[in-house]
Amino acid sequence: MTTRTMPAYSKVKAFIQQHISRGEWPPGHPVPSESTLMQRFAISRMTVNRALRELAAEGMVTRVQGSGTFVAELHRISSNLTIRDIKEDVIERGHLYMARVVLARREKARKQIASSLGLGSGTSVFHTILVHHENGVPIQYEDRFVNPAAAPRYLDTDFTQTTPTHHLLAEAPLTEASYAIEACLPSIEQATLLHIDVSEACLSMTRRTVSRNVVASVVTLVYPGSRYSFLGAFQA
Amino acid sequence: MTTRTMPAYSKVKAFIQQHISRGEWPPGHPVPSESTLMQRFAISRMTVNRALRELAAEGMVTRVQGSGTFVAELHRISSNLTIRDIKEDVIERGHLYMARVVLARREKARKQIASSLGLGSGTSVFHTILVHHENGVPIQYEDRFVNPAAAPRYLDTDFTQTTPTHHLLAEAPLTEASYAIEACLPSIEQATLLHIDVSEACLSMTRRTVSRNVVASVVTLVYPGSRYSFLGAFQA
DNA sequence: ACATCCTACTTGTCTATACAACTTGTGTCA
DNA sequence: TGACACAAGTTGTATAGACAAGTAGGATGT
Repeated sequence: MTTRTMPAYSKVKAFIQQHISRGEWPPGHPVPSESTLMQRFAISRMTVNRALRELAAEGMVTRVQGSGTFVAELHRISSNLTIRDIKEDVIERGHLYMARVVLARREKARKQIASSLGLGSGTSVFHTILVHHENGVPIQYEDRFVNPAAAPRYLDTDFTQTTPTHHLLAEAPLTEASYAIEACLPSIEQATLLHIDVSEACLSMTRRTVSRNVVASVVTLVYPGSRYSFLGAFQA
Repeated sequence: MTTRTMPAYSKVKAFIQQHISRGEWPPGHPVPSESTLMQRFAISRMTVNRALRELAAEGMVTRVQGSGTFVAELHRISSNLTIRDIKEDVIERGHLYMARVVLARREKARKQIASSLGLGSGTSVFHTILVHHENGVPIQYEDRFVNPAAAPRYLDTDFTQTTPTHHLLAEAPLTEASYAIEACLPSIEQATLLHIDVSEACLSMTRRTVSRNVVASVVTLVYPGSRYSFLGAFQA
């Protein structure tokens, strides 16, 4: 172990995490109190407090004022489901990126879209449809509606160069987002653009992003099931 | 704002987050130093330090010793993709949970499964197949292989009462996990058990969990596309 | 021009103490 | 028996001070 230069709060964290990961302290089991750890490690309470506070923030333990600290029931997983730019993704893999712009215009929002964006029905919004390619193979169909109030210069972007995600991240700082991942069969248009059969299962992610208390964008991403999967990993 | 009883460190965090989320401080912009904030809020350095340290842990800012604190380049989103127990999920929604055990036995691992579990080919492993129901409707097909070394009493469980997830979380503390989410069409067996058509798109999640440096379990979950979606939200 | 040193400023860690707020069990009183 | 008060233990927050460690820029000397 690298205990040589490890700070004290870090040693306490490691000590507790070891007991948990070895199964010696099962979920619900009490963790020694701050004063106990204080004496055991011969350090001040503030230092112990920091260790336990960080473990609580990481979801390893639960703290109850007046009662004590306990091993968390379910180890939370903070899978960094980052909102990534697909262009960067592709380039990181060392592959060739290309985007095809199917549609990019201003249009009157249908009722459902308008309400998703928190706007009145019939308001003018930006609508883009792109297909993203990796090494010439279509991998993502992107159907996006953007609130002009959040990103007024959206349509000035050359979408073959700058992805909508990139423009929006720079223009409208992200404060909140929600998503839904579903399985579906593609529409005929989608199947054609993605070069797949209409009977091939697809992953679909619908995402709503909020910036400065305003819904900035609602997007539906469709991935061919045979060419894409969401991967992730977490470590406790 | 609920500034009335809000602790000091929390006020500092809110102050900084506001500037960021309103776009006044773009990514890379310097955040006031600890001593500046100390004076501005008339609080001690340790309190300011806590605020900035927490913001750094949350991915909002980047801190460089000797240099300063800066608004983070990419606002990380940590969607808490928790490993949840489906039974608790269903009960939380106030619905009736039921599990059907299709298979629960010890068997020799096929080559691919064995290597996923980090075992030699032909080793004896536990294999269970369940179908989870919500209000009598099948919502999840679970095909799981368990490493006997990680959870020796796995097969003693009554799976109509205790879910595999629950048993494993208690028995083999989770230290690491990875997953892949894909879209697929169900096999005939899966379609039959889930009461869906073989042409209905399904979500499939394959997950490998590691406990105490040993692969504990490899599971494939199949959800009918029409009845399930992964939902999530993140807040910066 | 270049390398070096030094200084001011920044963050990282830690201490000893204090008070507030909450929980839990115990004992007292009606 | 039940309601209530109290005390001990726990976590939550905050302070003032200290030293360590890293960075950046300016001054200095060659």
